[in-house]
This record gives sequence, C-alpha cells and structure tokens, in this order.
Amino acid sequence: MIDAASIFQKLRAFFERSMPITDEQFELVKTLFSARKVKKGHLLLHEGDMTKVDIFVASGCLRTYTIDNNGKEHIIQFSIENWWTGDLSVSGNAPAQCFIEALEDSEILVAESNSIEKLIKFVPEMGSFYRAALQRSAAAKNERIVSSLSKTAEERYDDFLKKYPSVIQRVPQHMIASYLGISPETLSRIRKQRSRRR
Amino acid sequence: MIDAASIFQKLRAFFERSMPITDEQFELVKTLFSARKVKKGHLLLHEGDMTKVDIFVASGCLRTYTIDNNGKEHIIQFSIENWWTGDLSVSGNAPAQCFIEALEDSEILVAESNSIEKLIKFVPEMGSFYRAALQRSAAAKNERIVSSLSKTAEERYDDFLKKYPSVIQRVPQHMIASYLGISPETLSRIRKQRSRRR
DNA sequence: CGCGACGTTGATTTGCCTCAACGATTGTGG
DNA sequence: CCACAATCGTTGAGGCAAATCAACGTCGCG
Repeated sequence: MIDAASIFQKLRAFFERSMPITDEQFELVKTLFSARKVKKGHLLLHEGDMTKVDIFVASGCLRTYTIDNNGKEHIIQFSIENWWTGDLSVSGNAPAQCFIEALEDSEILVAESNSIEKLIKFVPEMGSFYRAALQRSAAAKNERIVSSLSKTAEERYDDFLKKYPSVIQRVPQHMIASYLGISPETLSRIRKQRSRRR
Repeated sequence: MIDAASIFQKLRAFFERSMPITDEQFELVKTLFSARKVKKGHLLLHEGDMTKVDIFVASGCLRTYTIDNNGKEHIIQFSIENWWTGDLSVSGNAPAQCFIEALEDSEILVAESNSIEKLIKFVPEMGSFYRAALQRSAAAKNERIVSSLSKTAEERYDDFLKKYPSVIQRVPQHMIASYLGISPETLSRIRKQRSRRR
C-alpha cells in the first residue's frame, strides 16, 4: 500500500473543479480506484485480459501507444497531471493493442471501465460529467484527424506547441515526432528552420 | 409536419436492438427529437447559434465536414441509415465550424445535445448506452488517426472498403478522397491499379 | 442542347522518408 | 571514477509517394 491519500486528494480536487462531491460519494470513489506508483520506463499492461481501464494521472507523465503491422510505434496521447487516459483498444474487429508507459515516475489511479459505470449509478451527476469529457475528447480527436490529413508537418508541430506547451518540455523529441506522425529527422529539421527564422 | 411516425419507428427499432424501451419512455423520446426531411444537397446549419445537436439518420446519407484555413473541405464522417452524427465542432479554442450536408434525400431526427441529457435523466439505462457509443466512436477515431499517420493512401482506401463497403456505392469518389485525405487524382489512380491487378 | 460536375490521365514538383554517419549526453558496470 | 554502450538529436544524400497543374472525355441535368 502506498500513501494513497494524497493521490486521491488530487482526484477529488479535479472533480471539485467542475462539480461538488460529498465525503460519502468520495468514499465510494475510493473503493473503485486503486492507487499505484509507476517508475519511469515501466509499462502498464493488460495484455491477455480484455478489461478496459480508465486512468487518472495524479503526477508524472504517461504515453499511450499502439504498434502497427510493421512493428512501428504510434503515440496516441500523452497524459500529464490531472489528465485521464485509458486503454481504449478495440473498436470491434482489429484488437489493435494499446500500451501505456510511464515517461516519468508517476502516481496514478486505475479503475476498470465498468467501475466507472458503477460509480455513475450511485452519483448520476458524474454521468454527464463523464459524457462531457468524452465529447470534448471526440472533438479534439476530430481536429487531430483533420490536421493530420490536411496540414504539413510544420503546421502540425506549431499546433502542438500551442496546444501542449507543457508537454514539450518533458517528453523526448522523437516521441513528439511519433505523435505527430513524422520522422525524428524531419522534426529536427523543422525545429532548426524555426529557430533560424526568428 | 411530416409523417414522423415511420421515422420514429426506425429510431425505436434502433434502440431496441440493444435495450428494451417502454412505450412511456419512448413517448418522452418523441418530445425531444424533431423529425425532418432534407433534400439532397441541402445543408443543416447551426451557424450563429452554438447549440450542439445530435442527429439520427433514419434514411438517406449525410456528410459532416469542416473547412480549413485554406478554404479546403475535409470530410469528418459519412452517416447512413441507423447511424448517429452530430455537429461536434469546438474543442475549446478554435471554433472549427462543422457543416452537415445531405448527400441524398434523407429523413433524420434532430435533438439538441442537452435534450439527450434530459432523456438520460428519465431513462438512466440510456446513459450507459450513450457512453458506450461515445467510447466506440473514440476507439474508431484513434484508429483513424493512427492509420492516417502511418498508412499509405492505398492501404487507407483498402481499410475504407472493408469498413464501409455500403458507403462506397452511394458517395461520389472525390468525397471518399476527401475523407481519406488524398487528392481525387490519386484515388483515381489507386482504383485503376487495383482493378488492373485482379 | 449546352453547361457544369465528375472522373481520368499525363507531366512535373515537392514534402517527407529512408539510410547512413556523426557529436553529445546519459548511465552503467568494471 | 573512468570507459564503454546506449540513447538521443543533428546533418547530409538520395528516393519515392502523393500533390499540383493542366487537359480531356463523359454523363446527368436544367
């Protein structure tokens, strides 16, 4: 057992930024999430078992990625403090395995997806909260799709800079490249040009 | 008023494929959705007003698209009978306006997004149903992101063929190209090669 | 009928990838 | 504490997939 208290405290603060929570309700939350510390470089795997999980990042930084048929990694998202992530895998047919790796020593809370459903049954306001989050995430994904289809490598890098300035500082460059879908070499050249241009 | 009855009937059938619905519950549904017929080529706009809507397609075919800064259209999704679509726009900062156009004469049901929340309040099982749908959609979007970042134009076309064979027959080729993020010319060449290859 | 939308084909250009080699930094074990 | 390996970013050369530009045939529709 780790000192889960401070970790849960962050989750509570996160909730209370958008909705009030009673102590009683939060006790329930505690039974559904389990606190974990993950060392930099370690994986959170759910290989065989198909249980999907939701993860709240209390501190540190994670990356979620898949491996395509050519064995190449593709980063789906980075998650830092106060972000959610999940192992979303599977859309129906192709298992499309997802991996989650800690890029820094991190503190996280993990819940099975059906735990979230349980939680919502007891705290219905949580339902709309959760749906709102899913919708925001959907909108963001749409933007990313359009941008990956229509923008140049440099434009995508610009967007990333604007959108996730805090991530840049903490994540190795070649992973940013992977997220953007460009080669590390190309990203390096882009950065060079930009710095010269100023 | 149009003959909404048959349109609502399709929505009910759609629901009942995954969950039972009482007559009473469905009466509520009827108050929240409004039935519309849209002629081919017409737009469903929500320009000024920022109300987000959810749309159920009872018959016909729609496309949802944005226009980027260079004035180029990008198709986000096609929706045919028994699919949902929405005007998802906005992720927080960039308005990124979305348009929805009928590609065929279509029958649809429209609800404001907060109507859906109302509905869920009265039929809580609908909540998990809706969340599950959002999650499937998120997984699909992730796949599309990865595939747009890692696959060649031809591979993406193959995937599309497998995934949406019914759409191909009904939608002009250059729109498929737009969805896939390739130029119409390239798609034409790809199709030529494939047909030669068999 | 004639116009416009759509698809096809060719020629040229280009953005980005791949391959390869090389410093710099980190960290690991002797 | 130093040597060596591994990881990471940078730079160069060459190649390829797909975009762009342009012209043309066909079909459906007002």
